[in-house]
Amino acid sequence: MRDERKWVTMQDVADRAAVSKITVSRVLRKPGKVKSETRARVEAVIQELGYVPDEAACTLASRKSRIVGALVSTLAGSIFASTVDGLSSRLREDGYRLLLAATDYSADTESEIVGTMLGRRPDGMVMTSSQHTEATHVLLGGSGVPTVELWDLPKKPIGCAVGFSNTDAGYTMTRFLFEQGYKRVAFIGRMIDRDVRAHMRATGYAAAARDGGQAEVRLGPTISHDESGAKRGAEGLAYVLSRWPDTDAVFCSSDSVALGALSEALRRGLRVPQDIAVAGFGDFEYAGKFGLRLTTVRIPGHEIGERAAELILERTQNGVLPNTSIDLGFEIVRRATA
Amino acid sequence: MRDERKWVTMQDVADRAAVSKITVSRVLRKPGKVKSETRARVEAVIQELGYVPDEAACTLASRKSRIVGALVSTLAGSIFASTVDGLSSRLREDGYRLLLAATDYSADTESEIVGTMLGRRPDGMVMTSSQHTEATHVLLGGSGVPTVELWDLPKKPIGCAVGFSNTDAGYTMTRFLFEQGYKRVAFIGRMIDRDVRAHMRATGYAAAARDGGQAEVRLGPTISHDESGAKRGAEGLAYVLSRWPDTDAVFCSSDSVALGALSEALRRGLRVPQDIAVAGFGDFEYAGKFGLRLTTVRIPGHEIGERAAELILERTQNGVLPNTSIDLGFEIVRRATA
DNA sequence: TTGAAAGCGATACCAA
DNA sequence: TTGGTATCGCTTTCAA
Repeated sequence: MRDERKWVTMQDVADRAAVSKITVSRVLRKPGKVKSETRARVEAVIQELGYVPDEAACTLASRKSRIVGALVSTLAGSIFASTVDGLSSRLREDGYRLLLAATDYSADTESEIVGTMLGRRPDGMVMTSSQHTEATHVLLGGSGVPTVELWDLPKKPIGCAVGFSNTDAGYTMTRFLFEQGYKRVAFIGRMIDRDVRAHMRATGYAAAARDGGQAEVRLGPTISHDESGAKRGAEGLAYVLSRWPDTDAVFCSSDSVALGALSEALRRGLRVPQDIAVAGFGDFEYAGKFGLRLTTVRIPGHEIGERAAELILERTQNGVLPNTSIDLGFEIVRRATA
Repeated sequence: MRDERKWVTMQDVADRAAVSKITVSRVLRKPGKVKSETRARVEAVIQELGYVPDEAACTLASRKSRIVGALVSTLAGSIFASTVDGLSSRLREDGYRLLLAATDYSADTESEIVGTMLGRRPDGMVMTSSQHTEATHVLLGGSGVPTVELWDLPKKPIGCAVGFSNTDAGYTMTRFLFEQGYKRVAFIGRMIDRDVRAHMRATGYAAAARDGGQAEVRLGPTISHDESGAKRGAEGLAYVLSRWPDTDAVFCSSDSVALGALSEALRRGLRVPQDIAVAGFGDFEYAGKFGLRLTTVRIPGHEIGERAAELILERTQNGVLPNTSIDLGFEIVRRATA
C-alpha cells in the first residue's frame, strides 16, 4: 500500500520502441553507435514515457557512480562557497554530481561521513580539512578512491592536494602590514583546537613578527568556535587593546573576524586605519569595494574547486592521478582598512 | 588495468564469518533479529575487513535510496546556508543523506537538475525556488516523489510547502519603518527577472507605502543579478537619493544589499539612521550585534530546513504526506540602523 | 534464528 | 547495427 510508485524502466522503453534494452542503453550512452532512425524512435519513446534512467542500477552494473564526495568544514559562512561552486560546476560539465557534507570542524564526524559516502562508491573524494583520524585514513586508503585535499598543502597528503600555504599567507600579510608602516601588529581570531589553518596563519604571523623585529608576539585569545567570527573579532580586539594598548594593526584569522574587529573599533570611536588598521583573510563577499572595503588576503577559492574537479575527472577518465600538490597561491588585496 | 579497485562485498564478510550473506544483511539492518553471538562475530569481521555496504546495490534491491535531493537557488552567500544545515542535520539523524545542487535562479537549470536527481530515485525532493518550468512539473508529478517547497508559500504548491510569506514580510518591515517615524521609505535591490521573492517583498513594500499614506512608491532600479548584492545596494542608494533626495529610509531586498547601501551612506558622510535609515532582509551572519548591527527581518532558516526534513521522513516512514503549507513566519529584528 | 533462490534495473561482453 | 546472457551487490520472500 505504502509506496506504489512505478518507475518507467529501460525495458518499458525497449518494448514500446520495439528494440532490445541494450539498444536503449546505447541511445543514452553511445548515441553514435545506433542508426539515427532507430535512435530517433527510441528518443521519442523516452520523451513520451518520461523515462529517467536508474542511476543505482547503472552504478551497480558499470561500477562507476559519477559521483564525487565532498567534505567541507562548514557550510555556514562564505568560506567554502566559491570552492564548492567551482567544484560542482566543473563536475557537472562532465556529467558528474557532487555529494556534499559538512564536518563542523570535527575529525570524528568526518570519518563517520567518509564511511557513509564510500557506500556510494564515489569516483573521487574531496576534503577541505587537513586533519584526519586514523579511521579516515584506513577507510580512504583501503577503498582506493582518489582523494584530493583542498585549501592547504599538507606535508603528507593522502592523495593530491590543491591549495596554498596558510603559513605563508599569514607571514606575507604580516610583512605587508609592516611595509605599510605599522609597527605593533597583533593577531586575533584563533579558535580552540579546531580550525588548524587559523593556527597556521598565526604561526606565519608570529614568524613575520619576529623577523620584522617586533618586540613581542601579540596573540589574541583562543575563543570557542561556537561563537560567531564577528564576536571573536570584537572580543579579540578588546583583549588586544587592553593588554597592548599601543597596538596599531590587527591581522584577523578571517574576514568575519575582521568584521567584528572593525565594528568594535568603530564603536570605540577609533579611526580605521589611522588609529588602528584591520586586515582580514579570505576576501569574503562582504569585504569588497561596495561593502567593508577590507584589506585582506584573497584565496582563489573557485579555481581551487575547479582544479580539484579536473584532477578527479582526469583520474577517472585516464586512470592516472599524479600525486602532486598544486599551489595556487594567494594575493594581498589592499583596500581601505590597512 | 585502469581501475582495479576491489571492494569488500557482503559475501566476503559472510564467508569469513561462516554465515550466509542474508545474515550479514540482517546484522546491518535489523540487528535485533540475529542471535547476539552471531552478530558479534559478524560485526568483528566487518571491522576486520573494513566492509562498507554498497548503497547502489542496496537502493536497487530495496527500492529506497535514503537520499533526499535539494535544490537551492544559490550556494553563494549566506541565504540558504542555515536551511541546508537544518535539512542535512535532521536528515542525518535518520540515516538519510542530502544531494545538493544550485540552480543559479534559473528555472531551466532547475528542470535539468531535477531530471538527473530523479535518476537517483530520491525518497524526497526539496526546492527553494517557487517558479518551475512545465518540464519540472511533469517530471516531479510523474515520478510521485514527495516534494517540499521552501522559503515561500506558493498559491499552488506541488506538494507541501514550508516557509513564510515574502509579501507579508515586505509589508511588515515597511510598516515598522513608518512606526519608527520614517516618512519617505524607498525599496532597493530588485533583480532583473530572477529572484521572484525580492519582487514579492517589493510588492509588500509598495502596499504598505500606499497604506501608510506615502505620496509615491519609491522603487530602486532593477539591476543584473550578476552583480553582487553590495553593489546593487550601493548603486540603488545612489539612484534613490538622486531621484528622491528627501528619502529618509531604505528597505533592502537582502542584508547583502543593505551592506552596500550602508557603506555607500557612510562614504557620503550620512549618519545612519539619523540621516538615512537602512533595513535589510535575512539576518545574515554579518548583520548581528558584533557586526553591522543591521535592523532586518529574521527568517527561521534552520527551522525551515528541519521541518522540511521531518515532513519527508514522515512521508517515507508512514506513507502519508499531508499536502499542507506550514507558515513559520518571520521576525523584525531591531538593531542600530533603523 | 538462519538460509536458498529470485529478482531489482542497468551494463559488459561476445555473437549474430 | 543489433541482440542474448551473465553479472553487479544487495534485499525480499518464503521455507526450514
